[in-house]
Amino acid sequence: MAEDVVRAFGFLSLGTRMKRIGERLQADTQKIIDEMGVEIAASQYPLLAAVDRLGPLAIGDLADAMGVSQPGVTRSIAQLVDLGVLRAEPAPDDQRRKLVSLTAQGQRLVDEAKEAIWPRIEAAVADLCGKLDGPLLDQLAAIEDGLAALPLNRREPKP
Amino acid sequence: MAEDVVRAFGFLSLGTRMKRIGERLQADTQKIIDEMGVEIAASQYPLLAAVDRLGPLAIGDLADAMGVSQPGVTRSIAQLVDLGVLRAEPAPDDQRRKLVSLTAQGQRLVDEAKEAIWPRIEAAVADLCGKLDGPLLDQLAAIEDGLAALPLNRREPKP
DNA sequence: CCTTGTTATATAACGTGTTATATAAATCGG
DNA sequence: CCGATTTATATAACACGTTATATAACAAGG
Repeated sequence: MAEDVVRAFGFLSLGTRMKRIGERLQADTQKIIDEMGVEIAASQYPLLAAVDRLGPLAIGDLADAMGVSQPGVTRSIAQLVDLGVLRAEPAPDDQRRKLVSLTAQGQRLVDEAKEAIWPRIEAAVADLCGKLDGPLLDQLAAIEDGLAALPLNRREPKP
Repeated sequence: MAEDVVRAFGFLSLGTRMKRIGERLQADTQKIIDEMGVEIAASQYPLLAAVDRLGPLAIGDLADAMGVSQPGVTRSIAQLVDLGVLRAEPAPDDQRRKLVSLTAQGQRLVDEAKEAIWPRIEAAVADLCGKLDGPLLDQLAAIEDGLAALPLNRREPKP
């Protein structure tokens, strides 16, 4: 088995490593969602959660709130509108802005997620890294080792 | 200014957040490299470093060492071969495997990076998060705040 | 009021990751 | 030693992020 060079290089490849860990967490989270029989991609939940939490708001504001670029949000919104969970209508006072809000179906989806899915995900992630402490690189190594030993979707909320 | 929902959701959106931080670190690292007048993309350095450290090795082994998929490595290798920094030749004993090694130009590039670029990057990242301790989410918040306050490429190795 | 500039969203082109599948070489069993 | 399976790489199609730029609506000055 080959040495993990990204880990070995420490701070030098921290960006690559954090991105990689983030992708693994997202992939495992997707598995949890799939197992629960929901049709929405894991990556879309933060957007739905943002709209739910911050109320109807424009695309640009949503981009700020999520820390991603405006074109990224525009594309995600378009997909979620196609799925029927979001609605985007021009603001009455400014036709340039498009106010994004949840449809009834979208609200139902978020309510279900709040009830059943998000607690499960949060518990699994907390199980993985809630007790961690110490230097960053050590914690990252613990997360990688933890995921390799037992993926997120196999970590039960109530063991 | 809108609330940062990805941060606010804590463990629930940890994957998204780590991916986002990784992307920012990579983008800042790219700026450092650009400022030093080098033509290679930041994302390619881990691959070059892996070949330099582990010696000539096959694409599949490289994928293992870097923790990414084989097709991803195959594509990166193709680009670096086009740039003239890597060479990929069939293994003498097994024509399926392609052994990847540094060209003279590639070796020169790596030697330069080791000398001038990597220490600079490592120092900047260490300046950002070398002293961190405590729970993971707190450290992530400190990294985000630190990057917002002073990007990696403005953090000098010798202050 | 009309030009000019600014702001909000949309679109295009690209980078880099993924999974699924095709192709070619090696290996194994009859 | 030939056909079937396995292994290594290549290719295709997609996801999701970026930057740069186009379009449309608003705002402000002459």
